[in-house]
Amino acid sequence: MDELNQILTQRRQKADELLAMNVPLYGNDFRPTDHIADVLPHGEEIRVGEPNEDTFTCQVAGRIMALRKFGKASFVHIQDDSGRIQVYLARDVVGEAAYAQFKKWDLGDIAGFRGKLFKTKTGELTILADSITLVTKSLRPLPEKFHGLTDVEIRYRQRYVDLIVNPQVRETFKKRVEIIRLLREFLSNHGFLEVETPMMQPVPGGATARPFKTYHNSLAMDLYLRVAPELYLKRLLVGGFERVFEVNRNFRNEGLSTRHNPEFTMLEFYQAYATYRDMMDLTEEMISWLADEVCGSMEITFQGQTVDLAPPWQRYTLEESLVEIGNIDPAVLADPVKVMELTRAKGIQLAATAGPGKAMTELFELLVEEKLINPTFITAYPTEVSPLARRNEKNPAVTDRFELFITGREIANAFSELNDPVDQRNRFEKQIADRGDDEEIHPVLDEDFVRALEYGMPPAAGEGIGIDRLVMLLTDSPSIRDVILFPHLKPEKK
RNA sequence: GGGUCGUUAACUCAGUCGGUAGAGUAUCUGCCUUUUAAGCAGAGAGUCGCGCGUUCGAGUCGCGCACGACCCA
Repeated sequence: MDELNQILTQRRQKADELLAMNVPLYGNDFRPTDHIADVLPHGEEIRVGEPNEDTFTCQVAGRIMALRKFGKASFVHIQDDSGRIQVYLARDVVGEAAYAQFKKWDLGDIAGFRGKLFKTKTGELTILADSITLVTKSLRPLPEKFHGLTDVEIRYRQRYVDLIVNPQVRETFKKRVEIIRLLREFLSNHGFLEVETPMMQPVPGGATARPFKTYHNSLAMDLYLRVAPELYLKRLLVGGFERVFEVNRNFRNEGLSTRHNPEFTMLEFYQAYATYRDMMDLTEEMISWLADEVCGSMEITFQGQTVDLAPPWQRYTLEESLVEIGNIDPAVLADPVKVMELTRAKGIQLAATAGPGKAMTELFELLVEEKLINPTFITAYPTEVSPLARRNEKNPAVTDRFELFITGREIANAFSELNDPVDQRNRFEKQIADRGDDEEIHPVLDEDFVRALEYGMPPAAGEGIGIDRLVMLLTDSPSIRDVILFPHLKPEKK
């Protein structure tokens, strides 16, 4: 327990004094009949002055966010889930006993009020309280009223305090909920079925990432938290579901940054008899519609930059983007040896197993990615870096795949799915051979997935969208921690 | 993993050359029935992130550690 400092001690004393006055500290009898946001419209017709018999009476509950006590009257601002309103308490109206009780209330207490609306002489809509009820006593002080809470460590560790005092944080998370709801609505309206697949997987797959490992006691087996749902969703295509999606958590045992949290939310959707080109069209339609619904416009601002999400979006192959935006000589790109040389000349270190395809994606990350502010599809990724994607029929060195970039960040990754079980097995085996020295990634071939493909998976396209990054974009949030309610931090020291 | 910066009252922050720890808000007491960053008068409140060192003396200088932020890999 905390050492009780002066403020905490005083609050507990006041709580004891209220108990001595027979005031319950944590009663559950008060029933608000109105939300503050629903009360506010009733004020439009009210003129400055005292209420009369016909004036609207309301009953609200909320947390006391501002408190201005006079001798025999007080002003209070309360906040509920919907908004904030001022309440006026006069001793002559609520009575001596209630006012004496009120004097023991603090900033941060939750209280209920009943009364008629009126407007003060400064014109602020106010509830003239005729009945007051302490609902929940608060034993800890709220942060300072003017500067608020800015210490990011406390904001993330004690998000509940952040949510109480920073209204824009509440708005961000309401938007997040709305974004996910709208994505579900969009996909559902397009015939996609929402499914749930294992988060604990015996063989982690679907992405190149270090998994978290856990252990099942009864089964006496290792399990891994999924890094992607991909291989299970494709099993469902084999099973005959033609359009499926899942929006849920993935886990990657890697570093933390303003763009990476160990657990993050991913939307993946798969459509049979479609190609990555269909996915581009669908993505354009979905995200531009989403922005319009959530932000009221397809033109949004992110960290001072204007981003235009109105379709159609720019489309480049990876090589085109390196030439057009990265200013690389096309003759260099045509020669694998020169590509490798250029990459090393740029100071990029390549693994021994890396080929020109890997080199080109490294060059892209260095020279192009951050320049893609407006939405841009990059297509034709090398087969070398796309173990699950279908090869292009005309050029088997590249795949029918795209990544979507907005504000210099990867937002989506999609491809026409590989459904040739023999090719799939070969690519898995190559991938495992290349990574054999990295025990942490624990490469194991998912035999059951290959077996599923052997039954025959219809040609399909699939896509993953990082929901946290999408929410960052649409809420103008610079850090992923601003869009995750409880981001991971190192443990608080004792 | 590396670099830079930060950590002082519940919150937001000052703290000079190394010499008794400061302000505003919040809290407490008194006055105050239309305030809104209410006001006036007074008061209390600190393991200066943790540890070691240098020094007569460390919030301040040095080293190490913890946590956080930003940048880099």
